[in-house]
Amino acid sequence: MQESIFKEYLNTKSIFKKDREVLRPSYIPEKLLHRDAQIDQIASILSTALKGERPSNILIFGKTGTGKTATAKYIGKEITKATHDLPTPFKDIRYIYINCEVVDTQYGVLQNIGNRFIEDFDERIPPTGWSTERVYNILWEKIDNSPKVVVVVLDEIDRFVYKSGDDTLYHLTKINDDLDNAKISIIGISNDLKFTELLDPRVRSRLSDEKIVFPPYDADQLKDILWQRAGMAFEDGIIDESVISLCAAVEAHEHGDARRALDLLRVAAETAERGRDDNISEQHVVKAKNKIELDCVIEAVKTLPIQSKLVLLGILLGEENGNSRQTTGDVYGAYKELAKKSGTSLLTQRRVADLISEMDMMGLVSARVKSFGRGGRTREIQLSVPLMETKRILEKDPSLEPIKNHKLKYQSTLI
DNA sequence: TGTCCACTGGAAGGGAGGGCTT
DNA sequence: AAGCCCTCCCTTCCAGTGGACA
Repeated sequence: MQESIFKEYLNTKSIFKKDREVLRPSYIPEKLLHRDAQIDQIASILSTALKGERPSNILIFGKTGTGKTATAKYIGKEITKATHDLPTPFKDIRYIYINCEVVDTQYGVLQNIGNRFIEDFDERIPPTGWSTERVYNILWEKIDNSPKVVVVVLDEIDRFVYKSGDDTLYHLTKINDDLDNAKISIIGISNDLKFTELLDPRVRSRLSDEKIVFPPYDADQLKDILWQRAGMAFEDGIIDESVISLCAAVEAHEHGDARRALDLLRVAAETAERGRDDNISEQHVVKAKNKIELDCVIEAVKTLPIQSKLVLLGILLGEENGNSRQTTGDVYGAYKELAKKSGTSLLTQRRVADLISEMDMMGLVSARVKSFGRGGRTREIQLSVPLMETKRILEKDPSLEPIKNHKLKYQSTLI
């Protein structure tokens, strides 16, 4: 009988204890390190809910990986635990977490909240089709049918506001005026302090009753966090302090981002495991760092829509032609050539300029607005990802088959 | 100092697509 | 089937702009 192709991997000793999930950023540990002050602050604000009163709305600010989401989820767990011991009239506290990166439309947010109060599957609000007003009315009716306090956490609320405006927030912050039994309070989480400028002044003042800032972790704090998780994830002696320190130092230096530090540690461990090494070394961390960076690029490029891929390929071929600083006009010229040859519909320059901005935001290209005096004002665009690897990924897309190995005829006006 | 270039970036609106209601 | 509603992707239009140049 043929041996399983997985056999040799099944027999190797794992450097992980049974559960490697503890190294995922989504894992919420029993104790969150270095966030006591913030947790206390939020808990003291939310404690009013346990008395059946409406807590103040809260806005939480902090860069990515500073523990905002983890803290919000942790608080959710704790508050649910606390309600078990409460007398009946105060028992009904609903803590609803919504990630606005996933649910980013007015309709979506209202539908999501509403469906938490509808048990019968057939009565649920459909993902599309109803007017927003109708969704709002159902939501309002279902929430208000018994006394309760509802805490709605809107994670990445800035994305939601940028994309869909502040109408929903206006309604949600105002809904308490219409409710007889229930009370709603909102916790907004954002990594962007500026988004409140977009809000209607009434919404802004209602929403930011309380503001809490999450500072980035420093190297020592990251080290503590990594040690905590490493202790849960690995057998003794697999990892030593210098490796943890390196992971912490690398990320503290760049962003103070715990999520990335944990990813780095996990990938380093997986690299060691795949290499059948008995422990995790500093070299594994270096390898992991490179792998994570490349994986991010590959994933981002692969999932780009076809038109963006053409624009990116245009920039890439322009650079291959020796034009390392291209203008929007250059890129559009190259794009037109590629779109025609590949048989794709042709977008306007205005739209292509937006696609370039999107790729700038994603970090695939860097685009700075620069004035060339009489030469006009435009963006200067450069590729920020490795040229050859990116080209290879783009060429794998079957719809770009007709322009594989294409040599650009378009010449920049500046050369 | 005013002109002028090549856009930028905001706004409005159209149309396709998905889905519900009557 | 016709009529709605919402979202997404895109076009069209246009005022605004930084800075080299005459």
